[in-house]
Amino acid sequence: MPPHIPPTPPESRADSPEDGAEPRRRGSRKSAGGITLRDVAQLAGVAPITASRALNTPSAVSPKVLQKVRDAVERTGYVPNLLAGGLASNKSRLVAVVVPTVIGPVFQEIVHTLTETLAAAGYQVMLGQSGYENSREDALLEAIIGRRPDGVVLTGIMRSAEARKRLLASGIPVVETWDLTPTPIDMLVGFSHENIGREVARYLHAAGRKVVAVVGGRDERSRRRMDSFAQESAALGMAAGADVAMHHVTAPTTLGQGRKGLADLLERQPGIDAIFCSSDLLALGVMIEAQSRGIRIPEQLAVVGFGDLEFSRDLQPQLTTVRIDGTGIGQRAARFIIDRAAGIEVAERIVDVGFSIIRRESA
Amino acid sequence: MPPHIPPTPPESRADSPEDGAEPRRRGSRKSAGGITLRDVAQLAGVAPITASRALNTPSAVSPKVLQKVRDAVERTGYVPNLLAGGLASNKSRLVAVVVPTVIGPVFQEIVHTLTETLAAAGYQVMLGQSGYENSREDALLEAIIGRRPDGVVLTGIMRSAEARKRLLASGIPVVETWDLTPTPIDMLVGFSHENIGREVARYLHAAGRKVVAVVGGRDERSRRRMDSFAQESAALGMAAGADVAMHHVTAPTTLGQGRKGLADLLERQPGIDAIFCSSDLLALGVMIEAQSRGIRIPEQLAVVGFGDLEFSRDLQPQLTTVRIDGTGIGQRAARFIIDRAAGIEVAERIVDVGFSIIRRESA
DNA sequence: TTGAAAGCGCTAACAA
DNA sequence: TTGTTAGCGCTTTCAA
Repeated sequence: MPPHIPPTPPESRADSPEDGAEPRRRGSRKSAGGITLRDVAQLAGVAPITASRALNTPSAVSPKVLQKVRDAVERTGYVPNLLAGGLASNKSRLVAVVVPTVIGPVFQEIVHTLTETLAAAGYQVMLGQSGYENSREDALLEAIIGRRPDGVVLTGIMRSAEARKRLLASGIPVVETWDLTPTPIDMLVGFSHENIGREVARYLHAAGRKVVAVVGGRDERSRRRMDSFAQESAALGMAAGADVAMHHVTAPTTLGQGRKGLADLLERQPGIDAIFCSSDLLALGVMIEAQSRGIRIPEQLAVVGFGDLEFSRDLQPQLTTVRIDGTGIGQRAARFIIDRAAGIEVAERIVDVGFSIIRRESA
Repeated sequence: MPPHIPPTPPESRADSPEDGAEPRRRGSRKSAGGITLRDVAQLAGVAPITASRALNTPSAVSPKVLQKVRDAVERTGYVPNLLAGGLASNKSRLVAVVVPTVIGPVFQEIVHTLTETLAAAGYQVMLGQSGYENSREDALLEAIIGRRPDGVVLTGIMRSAEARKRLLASGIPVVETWDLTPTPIDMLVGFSHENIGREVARYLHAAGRKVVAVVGGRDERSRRRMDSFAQESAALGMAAGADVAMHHVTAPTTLGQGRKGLADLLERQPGIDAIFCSSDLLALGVMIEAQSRGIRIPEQLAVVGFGDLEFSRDLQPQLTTVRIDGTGIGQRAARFIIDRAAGIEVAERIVDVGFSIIRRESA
């Protein structure tokens, strides 16, 4: 249905469908029929650019004009076409957010925060899923670059060097998150997976644990946590340190895998008294399996998770886990992009948000 | 940094920054500096429109031209500007997906499926969060309509009638999901919350339960499930049917609320032998609380969840719950929008995907 | 099958 | 403070 502008004769629209009298010029074409800035300007009795200023930089326009334009917008129900605006201004106000998958609790907090924070600043989030396995990363990249976003937030990995190079070449501001790499593409908000593994090992050692093991996802970051955990465990002289069972499950991790993980582990290495899991869901699985076998936590078995999911504090026993401040990461990342768009260059492009071990009952 | 086109003299670019000799015409402006279709066309020795056809409708050009254009794309690393394309063609290949929040497991599956399915068809997902509480729905709507998406998928609620009206007026295809309303804005893929409440009551009645209660979120849909559960319970003569404890927690629901819910319930109504929870997370909380009180499930207390989260089958005991096919909903919704964009009109705009009660150990 | 012209709806640049 | 002009990069329309 065509839009309805209350009391204004659309007589002077150059290509208004009404003037079928004149022969159509070669190459001319009809508009989609929506209300445009031009309609608003006409109704307000100003030039289009003035209407544009009234909407985008109200301070640059007289109060009188501002009022007239706002009235016209109100009456017509005009909604600016951001595609056109983006094309003309070379600012899309769109930010691409890439996660391996939106399923699973891991990246929820960051996606939520980014969407909310950016929306408050007038940006929209375009969601991309890279998948954990090798997939068409190049197709995703093409789709992203094609939209000319004002920023890209990468959570999880951009695997191919080719993809990283193209992203860099595109000139789009990039924020990598969830890791600390020495050579980021552009900006970085993350934390050290190695440090986490090390600190958890020390924590368990200080708690007097002797035989440690891990139940971990097989994605690269999980593996790095696990490797450094194993290394530090060995260095501290914890038994089977060099022999820590790497129990690789596919990402994203599940409770069921945690149950199975503990079962397998106990079969191979009955003396285990501490387990570091690569997610809280795995940890919950370990706890349930232990419970069903009559193994007492933490007396006989200490369990440490990763992620500090919202439910972890309410488990029985409460889960000791590693907390990552996803909200903080999201806010920093958003700030990076908003600042860059505003022409503000920050001195430090790498932020380490760290982590904390939340000490509860399970370890 | 300016883009680098290997061996092609950019002599004839109208506004090339190089020709600073001529005085700048009034109103002329510099391009963003990226590689455009025009550059590709020039390199391939064809007109821009021909290059455009080679990329969008390869069958409409000769194999020779196709090859030349593809070579040129390859050499330049050209990525089409979808903002410009969208403006010209009035097709944005963007779909807005609105959920109350991306936090919490409820809408993950549908967001995941939509993102993936639509990406495969060449569409990108723009994410919007409406929030559970009354919020700036109009601002969100403005942001959505401003992008001129080829479709909007609404999950959860569009509360204000004003918002619904504007969406309708915008002419954008709309798919509402997660509910069955008699008068959808446009298209609808959902299920009946009332039926779920009723069927769960019957299920528990058939299982010989006598005193039922609910632990439920306070969002509108949860309440509808709970209300019809209460009604049917009463009709079937289950004790306290008319007196079912409505235990309203704020959405999204949490495990902790489930624990507290059971605790409160037992205080008020000790004889309860069955509980219907409005989410699996609440159900898990109820189970943990029961466990910590030595209440045996299902012998003393039957528990039914909602959502069939991935972990529910691995709990101890396995959770009986209501399954909603989020993937199916996502696929149908995507299909609706893709078809509409292709001009295919479906006869039936309302799809009821139903639900199923997954019978496991807890009830 | 290819191309010339025009224009999608908006804003940058310049001028008054 | 307001307006004129041109053009963002692409695709539609029409013609050859």
